[in-house]
Amino acid sequence: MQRMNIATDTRSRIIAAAKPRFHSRSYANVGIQEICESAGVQKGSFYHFFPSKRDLVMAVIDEFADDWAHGFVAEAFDPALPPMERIDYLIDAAYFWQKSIKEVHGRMLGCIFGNLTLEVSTQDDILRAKLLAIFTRAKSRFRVTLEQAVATGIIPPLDTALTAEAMLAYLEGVILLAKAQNDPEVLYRLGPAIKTLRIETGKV
Amino acid sequence: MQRMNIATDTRSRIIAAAKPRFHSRSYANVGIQEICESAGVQKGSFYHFFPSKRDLVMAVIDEFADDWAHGFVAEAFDPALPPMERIDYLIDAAYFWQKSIKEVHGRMLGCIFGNLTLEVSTQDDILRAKLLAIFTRAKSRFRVTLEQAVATGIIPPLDTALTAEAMLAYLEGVILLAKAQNDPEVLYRLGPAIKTLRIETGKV
DNA sequence: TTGGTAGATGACCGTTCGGTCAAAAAAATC
DNA sequence: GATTTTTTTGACCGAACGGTCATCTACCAA
Repeated sequence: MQRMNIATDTRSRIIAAAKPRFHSRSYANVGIQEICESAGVQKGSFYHFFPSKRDLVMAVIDEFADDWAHGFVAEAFDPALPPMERIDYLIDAAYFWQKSIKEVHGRMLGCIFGNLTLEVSTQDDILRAKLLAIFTRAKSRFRVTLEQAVATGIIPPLDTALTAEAMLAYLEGVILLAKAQNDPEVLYRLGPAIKTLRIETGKV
Repeated sequence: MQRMNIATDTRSRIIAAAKPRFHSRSYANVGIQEICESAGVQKGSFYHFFPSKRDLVMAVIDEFADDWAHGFVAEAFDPALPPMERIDYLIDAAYFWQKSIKEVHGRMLGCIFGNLTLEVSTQDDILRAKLLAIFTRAKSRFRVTLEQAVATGIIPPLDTALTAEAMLAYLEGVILLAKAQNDPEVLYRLGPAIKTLRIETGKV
């Protein structure tokens, strides 16, 4: 809203320090002290910007979501692409992203939204709601794509909402298995099968 | 091996106390102290049976794997059932299990193997290997089923190994999304679509 | 009867956890 | 220039963390 020049720079540095840590480890395993040291910030200063650790991770979730929305996802769900190619593109993007992370980091880190969901969603309903909102948005990206594919006759009619949800689930599951093997190639092998998923409409 | 009567009872009590806690929360969030109190065991006694927390969670993983192998999974992958019905059965079993957990516990806890995988597999390669072995066994259950389905002509030929892996991924992904929504009905809605997954053979 | 050993006890270790707070410094407002 | 607000500092809190250890108890076999 107001100043924004160097004032909130501290806040940004905290988030920047937290992002890779939450992504590569876990919520519980990353401490505020470590984040503060890495960001060159005092603990009292941290709590001036974030009421709690949960608020920090929520900000981190938002930033990751923005990164995706303006990066891979924006490219993948480009309306100029034929609908089904967008899904190919998304799988490709996920694969190359995880692969590059592994090359740099030595490990496949997977999807931070999936990671956090399985770690905290039984313990913190507010975080669960936050993560659910991310998934809901992702689902609607798939749904819109499927609707266009059906409308243009590229694929036979199906329940776009349910199939979209199934595709999102499959993507998360593939990333999970890839992480278990610490091998992004799993994404390459299994990813394309996402387009074979189908849930028919009108099962009364 | 030797006595086994009441001697190792302490060990069993520790595992019994740990199981629901690791399942319903997370690895990092469950402390040894809490487990000891719940099991009525002294800390020094704990470390007499388990060299470390990691060894405890490995024992817990083994017990969960045994529970599954002798429970739902044994029923689902009954050779007497037609191959594709086994998969239906498994999905059903997963649904009813999660549903009953939610009714008792108030929350969907999901799959402990998936939970632990996303939490610890970047931090502990030994645990990751342990979990990977569980997934590998599950995958081969699917593969054998698919092989029989193909052999008996119930379904058209496909790459059984890859499709099996895809199905396992899908199952884990569906459970993840269900946990994000704290709603086992997601399993009911999305589960059956697992049979639509197909990866063709011989993509050279 | 004497060791040996498996098991249980409970105090103790250093470290880290998330979070608080009063005071000082810096910046913005009047 | 005075005042108010934002930001920073660093010490501090109690609790919990995973893990250790010397000691004691029970039971076994020789």
